Amino acid sequence: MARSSTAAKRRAENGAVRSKRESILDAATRVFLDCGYGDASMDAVAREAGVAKQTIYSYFDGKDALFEAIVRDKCDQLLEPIGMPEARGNDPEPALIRTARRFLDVVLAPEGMALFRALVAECGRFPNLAEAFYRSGPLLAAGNLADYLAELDRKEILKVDDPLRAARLFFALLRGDLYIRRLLDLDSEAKPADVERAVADAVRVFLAAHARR
Amino acid sequence: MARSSTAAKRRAENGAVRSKRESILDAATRVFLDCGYGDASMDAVAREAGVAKQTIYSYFDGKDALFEAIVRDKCDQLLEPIGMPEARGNDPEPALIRTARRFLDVVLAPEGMALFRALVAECGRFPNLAEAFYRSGPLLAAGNLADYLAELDRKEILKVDDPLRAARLFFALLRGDLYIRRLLDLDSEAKPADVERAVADAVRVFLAAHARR
DNA sequence: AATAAACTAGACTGGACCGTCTAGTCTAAT
DNA sequence: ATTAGACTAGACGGTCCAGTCTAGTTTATT
Repeated sequence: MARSSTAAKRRAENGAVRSKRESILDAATRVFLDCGYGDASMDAVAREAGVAKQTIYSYFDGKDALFEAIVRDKCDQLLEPIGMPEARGNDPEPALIRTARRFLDVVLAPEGMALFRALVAECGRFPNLAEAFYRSGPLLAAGNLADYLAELDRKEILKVDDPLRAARLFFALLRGDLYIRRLLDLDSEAKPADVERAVADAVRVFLAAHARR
Repeated sequence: MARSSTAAKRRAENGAVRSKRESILDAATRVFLDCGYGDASMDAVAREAGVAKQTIYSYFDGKDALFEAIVRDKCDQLLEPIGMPEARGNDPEPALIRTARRFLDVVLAPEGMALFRALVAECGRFPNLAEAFYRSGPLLAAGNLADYLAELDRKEILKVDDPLRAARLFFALLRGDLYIRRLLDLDSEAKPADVERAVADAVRVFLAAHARR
């Protein structure tokens, strides 16, 4: 089993070849997220990757499959840091602020934005990709926060009747004006000060709405 | 001046010809919003409008200009109903509910969604369109609501330190899970019950955050 | 050294599509 | 009836691109 003459198995045990596959993925990510699916050309990906076009087709079934691969890749990679809020102590504010900041850092960053724009643009052509993104992004993040909010409610620190709905409202608060302007590419980057203000506003409103009293 | 031999002037005073221009715009709206800019073809627009392709080019300079025309049209048409909240009495809740409902009705409707998706997809190619949309949509709506909130603050009904920021947060609250799912086309239509719940949640949280006490 | 597989560079096919052009038809004003 | 301009149907040139194919080169294994 250690030795084998098939290309597929050798490819699997050969680091150099995998790095070729990865350089294709990297180049494709750049090209697709820069130009969008429609305006990205396979020739451009090949050029960018420093690889012959045929090589791309030996690793991926076609343009669709390559797009799917890079989107799923970036989903895992980008959305992973939006994890569980690490709660320390009884004051929920710092944990919420950290959660909000991590969320906006990912979502407003050029790569996160480009990914989301591509998904919105192509959700008709790739409905399964949109679904996968939703599950590993918004749904997961809201679920994690909901668990934390439920705990805060049990400890009678906050009043949260419906943790999942509350968590979704928290993230909704973060998709404010800054978010819309970035989505429409009216600002090329979000200023840290604006991000901090968005975080502070969202946390303030959220805590006011769920204060125990 | 009433009579004239130039085509342009006759076109202006001739209802039949204007209806031809409008049928082109209608068809183009359907095709562009269905397929997106890239996948929409001028032949498809011509077919849909029941018009020769050349006729389109006699009314519009090209594909770009036609797209711009239909986007600006739909912006004016869709965003107009998101006007000033008509306040009656001293209780802000009904006015906020009406404002929220009108906003979501427009934004979640198939046409509003398709327009926004097209803008997000093409904001790189048509930055001026994205800007125009932002001004006549989110910016205007937030400005109108901000005026109303400032008034509520003056009357000491609510506590609103920064009306514009508060208004933006209000609309942000409305762009919740429902909005994301519609944006990614995971739901083909928003159920009225879900819309009502989103409205109620947003208004409840907003009022809790700005209660006078 | 021999051999097989991976890879490269680039030509090529087939198709889509924008914008133009041609030739002919319809409409309405003179 | 004549004439000018609007319109139609469809062909056409030019461009771009996905995916395939060919011929030759590199790489690594035996």
